[in-house]
Order: sequence, then structure tokens, then C-alpha cells
Amino acid sequence: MTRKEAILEAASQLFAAKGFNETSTAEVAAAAGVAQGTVFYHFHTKEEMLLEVFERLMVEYLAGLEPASRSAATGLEGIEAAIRFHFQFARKKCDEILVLLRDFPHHIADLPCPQRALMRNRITPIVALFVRTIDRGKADGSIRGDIVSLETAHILRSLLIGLTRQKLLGPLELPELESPVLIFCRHAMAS
Amino acid sequence: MTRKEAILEAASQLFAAKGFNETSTAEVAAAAGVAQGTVFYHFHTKEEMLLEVFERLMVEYLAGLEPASRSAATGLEGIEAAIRFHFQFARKKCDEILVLLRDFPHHIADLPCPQRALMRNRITPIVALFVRTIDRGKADGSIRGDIVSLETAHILRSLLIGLTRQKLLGPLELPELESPVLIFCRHAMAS
Amino acid sequence: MTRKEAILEAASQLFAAKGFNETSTAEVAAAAGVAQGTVFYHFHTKEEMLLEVFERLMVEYLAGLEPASRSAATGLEGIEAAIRFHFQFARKKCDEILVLLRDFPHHIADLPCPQRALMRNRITPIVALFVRTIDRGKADGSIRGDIVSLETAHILRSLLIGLTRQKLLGPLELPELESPVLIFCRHAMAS
Amino acid sequence: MTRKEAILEAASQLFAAKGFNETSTAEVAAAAGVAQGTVFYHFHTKEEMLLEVFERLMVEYLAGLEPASRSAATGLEGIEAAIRFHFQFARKKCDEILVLLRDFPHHIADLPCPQRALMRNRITPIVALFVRTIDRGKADGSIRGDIVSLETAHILRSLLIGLTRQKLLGPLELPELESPVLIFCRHAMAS
DNA sequence: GATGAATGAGATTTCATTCAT
DNA sequence: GATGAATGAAATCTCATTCAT
Repeated sequence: MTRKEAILEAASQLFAAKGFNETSTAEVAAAAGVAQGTVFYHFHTKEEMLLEVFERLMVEYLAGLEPASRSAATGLEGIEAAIRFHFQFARKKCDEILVLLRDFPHHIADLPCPQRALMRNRITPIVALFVRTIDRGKADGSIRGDIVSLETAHILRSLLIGLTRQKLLGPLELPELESPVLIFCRHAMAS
Repeated sequence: MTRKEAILEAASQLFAAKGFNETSTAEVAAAAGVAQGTVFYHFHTKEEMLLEVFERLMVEYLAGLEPASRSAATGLEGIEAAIRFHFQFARKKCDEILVLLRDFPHHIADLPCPQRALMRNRITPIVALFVRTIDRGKADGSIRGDIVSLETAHILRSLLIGLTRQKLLGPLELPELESPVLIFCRHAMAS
Repeated sequence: MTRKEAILEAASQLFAAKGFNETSTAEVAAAAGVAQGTVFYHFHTKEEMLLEVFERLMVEYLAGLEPASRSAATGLEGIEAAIRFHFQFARKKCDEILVLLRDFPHHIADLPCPQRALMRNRITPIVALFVRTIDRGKADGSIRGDIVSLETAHILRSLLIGLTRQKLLGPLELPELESPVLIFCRHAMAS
Repeated sequence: MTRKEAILEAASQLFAAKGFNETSTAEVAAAAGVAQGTVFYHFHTKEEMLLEVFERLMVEYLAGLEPASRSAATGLEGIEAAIRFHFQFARKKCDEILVLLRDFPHHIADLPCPQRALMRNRITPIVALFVRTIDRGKADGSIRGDIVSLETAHILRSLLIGLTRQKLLGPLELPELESPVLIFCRHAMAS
């Protein structure tokens, strides 16, 4: 493992455990086993680490989401496959997701434009994928024709993020929701 | 307006505008027109201000949510009324909600138990209200009988929070979603 | 018990337990069951409380020391009686003594002149008492004639204070020293 | 002179002149000619500076005390040499001693165990040295055989500390006490 | 590539004290 | 006599970042 990756992994874990603001770059350096200066050799600022965590996670998310939904037989099943993938991904990568859900919002507003654009570029394809899959469902008859694709894509994404947020950040214990969500969405969309 | 309320209002606005961590207690004091020490006379720590913002908001939320859903003719219409109220509330109180959505998560994990309990006590009734309304719908025939009440209540709450989060914090411009959401949920639940 | 005495007692205990600087006037007020302002009604400044603790303790000390040494048959026995009284007093009033030994020095240097004088006026009689008792011993033949009275009085006082300091503040466990000290001093002074 | 030593020296002087609590870390930094942060780079807390002053002083004290008493011809002369060394050391290092006598007690009680142990480890050898020297005196006949070594060692140490304390912190002017103390102790111990 | 000593701006909190009631 | 809300000065410590080596 290269030094940069060691830093990134240490940062990821510490941010998840203690929060971004509550983690100092000195701690990251210590946890990664490098000197303080080394952190700033590889990342110009502390926020760059966060951005890179985000980047890598989104790339991996999209890389898993797309084949899952594409390989389904119908559009509706594609949506269901996407939902199942999201639940599975959230279970596997809960640390990183926790960091992004909790700490990223702070920094979005102040992000310089090129980086905001970069973020958008990672999220837009996810929405687009949902839209395409819904359209496919409408075409193949598995999804009702009166469904509005873009809006429903956003609804689905918001639902998934909301669920993960409540699970990782909420003070309440949630029941197992994967199959109820699948049923809920199927009824909402199936023709 | 008492001094304590002036501080709370100033804090609420500054937190919304700049973020919790990015707002210093000195700024809050200045904005409220009191001395620095006065802030800590009324709130023992900076976080206590955040907790009080949360408290007040949740009390108001529940106070509006309950009559809205109760006065509906059927259970399904009660759910729809609740959704409409949420959208309206999110439009009116977007500053405070932004603060909570963005800054509260940082502090939930580290909250001492009595305060976590207090938080839970504010959120549980909301879920309970959804559960009761769904049960009413199942009883009056407006909601399908095979709907699982508790799980669906959590799904609805997660959806609403997810939507508000994406709108207030997401990097993407969202289309108008209120009526698509109503339709989505009606199809998901109506018998 | 009057309010002023309640404050003084609370202060005395808190100062002993936590140290003067580490005890806030607010804590004193709370422990005494009075309002913050009340403390400053009875004592103009925080240091005045310390001075009063000192005053009362020294008055009591001298009031016990004098009869003890005076009622002895010889000068040497008077010194021994004084030493015995000191040990007994240190056992009984160890809290207050701890406070003075530990916290008083900080404030001596900065004391306004009238209060320094007042302090001196409490300590001088103790030294004077030792001097008189030694002189008595030299006159009655119990103490060697070549002993220098003033110097020896200071030596005895320093020894007693040093012993109490080591016992109350030192990091080491001391053995029982009362009778060894009596023997030590008897040999040093007896003719 | 390294930066750390500059800080330590500045601290030592300021603490002696104004007291530990009355000296701010900012002043220490300014006097040492370094930035505020540099102080905390070298000493994690303000108290660590005090501990280091103590450490260095005790090392020097013991390093002078031991040869002084060892090179004496008899045990009794060894004790006398130790007393003379103490007076001389107290004159030379009165600043640092003042700091320790006045400010250290505050912090002893609250010291974490490893540091208390460290302190004890600096003081125990001094007592042990007195014990050994007394035993030597008993063996060579210069000190009375009925003297209890450990107790007398503590008495001597308490006397020396008490004397220095009265001189540096007491409100009274002391006469010259070195030779009276030597005589006092000789009579108390000589056979 | 890597280091770690140094920085200085800034943040939260504490607290003795005052004063209108 | 007594109260407690209000003050504002000050203090310790943190931390992202830099830079000479």
C-alpha cells in the first residue's frame, strides 16, 4: 500500500469514527504512520482528502449500480436491482457513507466551482441511470406509463439516501426495510 | 424579546448561513447584541444552542403535523395531508431545517444519554403518528391491508427527510416534487 | 449559622479540596446555599475569604499555643508542650492548614500593605512566645545557656511548619514523627 | 540555546517573578521570543513546564548533595556538609526553589500517577542519602546510637525545607540561621 | 518524496465582579 | 441584606498549513 493510500484509509476511518472537524490532520498522519508534512505533500488541504473519499466511493457506487440495473430483464426489475444494490452497498461501505452523509454537506456550499462541478458530475449519472431504467420500464410495459421519469428518479434517490441517513445517523433503531421498500416501490410504479 | 431568545435567534440565523462549526460564539454574541459571557450564562456550551434549536423546531413540527393528518377524512388522506404539511414546513423553516440536517449529525453520536433520549422522544411521536394514520387507513379501507405499518412509516419519514436533504444540501437542482411524491405514495399504499 | 459563616465554611472546604484558584466563587456560593451576589456582599473580594480563614485559624492557634507552653513547669517543657500542641492542632485542622500552606503564599507578595501587616501581627506573637519560653528555660536551667533565643525560635517554627508541609503536601508517606521530634529538640536544647 | 531551553528559562524566570497562575503562556512565549504555538509544541500543557523545572532542579540538587555529604570524614560531618550545601543551593537557586515551594503544591494532588511516581523518585534518594549518612555516623561513633535514622532523616529534610520556605515565602524577616541550624542539629545528634 | 519543527490566528470557555431590583 | 443576570477580559490550547532540510 502506497503512502497516499495509507493516509486516505486512515482519514476515512478516523473521519467515520470521530467526524471530519473533530479529526486533526496530525491524527491522520499518526494513524497512517507518516509525518505531518507528508499529509500535505499528497493532499493540498484537508478537504481534498474528503473529496477523494467521495470520488472513490461514487466511482465504485456507479460501477456497481449500472450493471445491476442493466442486466435486469425489465425496467421495473432494473429499479428493484438498483435498490437491492444500494442496500448491499450501504451495508458494506457504511463507514465511508457515514462520513459523506455527515460531513460532506458542510463543505459543499463553500466548494470552489470546479469541485462542485466535479461532484455534480458524479451524481448526475446516477439520476440519469434511474431515468433511463424507468423509461425502459415504461417501454417494456413493466412500469406505468403515467409515471414522470425525472421526478420519480429523484424520488427514488431521495428515498434511498433518506433511508441510509436514518439508519446511520438517526437516533432510532430501524426495522429491516429492504423488502418493504422493494414492495413499496413496486406498488408505486408497476403497471 | 428576552436576551436568551435574541441569542437563540441570532444563532439560528448564523448557523444556517455559515454552518455550526464555522460560526463562532463571539459572532453569535455580537449578532444578538450581548456580551460574550452572556451567551454562556444562558447556554452552558455552544452545542446547547443547537439542541434548543432542534427542540423548538420539533415541537412546532409535531404540533402542525398531528392536526393536519388527524383532520383528514381517511387514513390515506391523512398521510397525504402529512406529506403536504411537511413540504410546506420545509419551505417555511428551511433555515432551521438546514442547520439540523447539516450540523446536527455531527453531534448526535457524542451526545450524552439524557440528551439522546430527549431527541428520541421528539422523533418517536412522529413515527408513531404515521403508524396510527396508516392503521386508520387500513381500517377504513383507504390503504391496502397488506401494508406493514411500522416499516411503511419509516419509509415515508425517510423519503420526506431524503427529499428535503437533497433539496437543501444536494448539488443538483431538483424539479418540483410535491405532487409527484403524493402520487407516488398514493399508488404505493392505496387499496 | 449565619450566612457569612456558611460561606466561610464552604470556602474553607472547597479550597482545601480543590485549591484556591481552582475553586470559583460560584461554587462557593452554591455550596453555601446562597446567591453569587451574596458572597460579594460579605466579602469584597475572593482573597478576603482566604484572609479570614487565615485570621481565624491563627487566632485559634495562638489561643491554644500560649496556655500550653505557659502552664509547663520549665522552659524546656514549655517548648515540648508547644510542639505537642502543634502536632495535635495540625491533625485537627488539617484542611484549613492545607489551604494556607498551599494557597496563601501566592497571595502574600501581592497583598496590600495593611493586610501584610495584619499577617505579620498574627505570626510575630508565635515567634515571640517561643523566644520567651526559651528564655524562661535558660533562666530556670532547663535549656542550655549558649542557645541563641531568636534564632532557635525561628528554627523551631520552621521545623514545625516544614514537618506539616511535608506531611500534607509531600508526595512521600511520613513515619510517625511526634516523639522523634520531641527527642530531637530536647537533645538540641536541654542543658 | 535551543528553543525549548529558551522557553524553559523564560518560564522559570516569569514563574518566579509573578507566580505560576499569574503568568500566561503568551507571556512565556513572548519572553522566549517564540510564537505561542511553539510553547505547546514543546510542552503539551502549561504544567509540563513546571514539571520540567522541578526535574532539572532536583537532579542538580541531588548531584550536589551526594558528593558533599559523602566526602565528609564522619557521618555527623556529612550531615553538616549536607546542611551547608542546602543553604548554599537555596541562595543560588532561590528563584526556581521559590516557584516549586509556592506553585508546585497546587499541582501535586492532581498529578497523574506516572508523574507523581516520577516526583517521588526524585525525592526518595534525598531521604535515603540522609538515612545512609546517619547510619554511617552511628557506625563511626560521631552520631548517637539511639537516634532513629529514618525519622531523623525526615526531620532534617523538613527542617531544611521549612527554613527555606519561611525565608522565601514568610512575611517575617529572618536572622542569619545557617550556623545556628548547624549547632542545633549537632547537639541533637552528636554522641 | 518525506520530514517535523514552527507558526499565529482563532476558538471556546471561565470567572471575579457589578448593579439594578 | 440578598439576589442573579450580565459582563468583558483573559487564558489555555488546537490546528491547518508552511518550509528548510
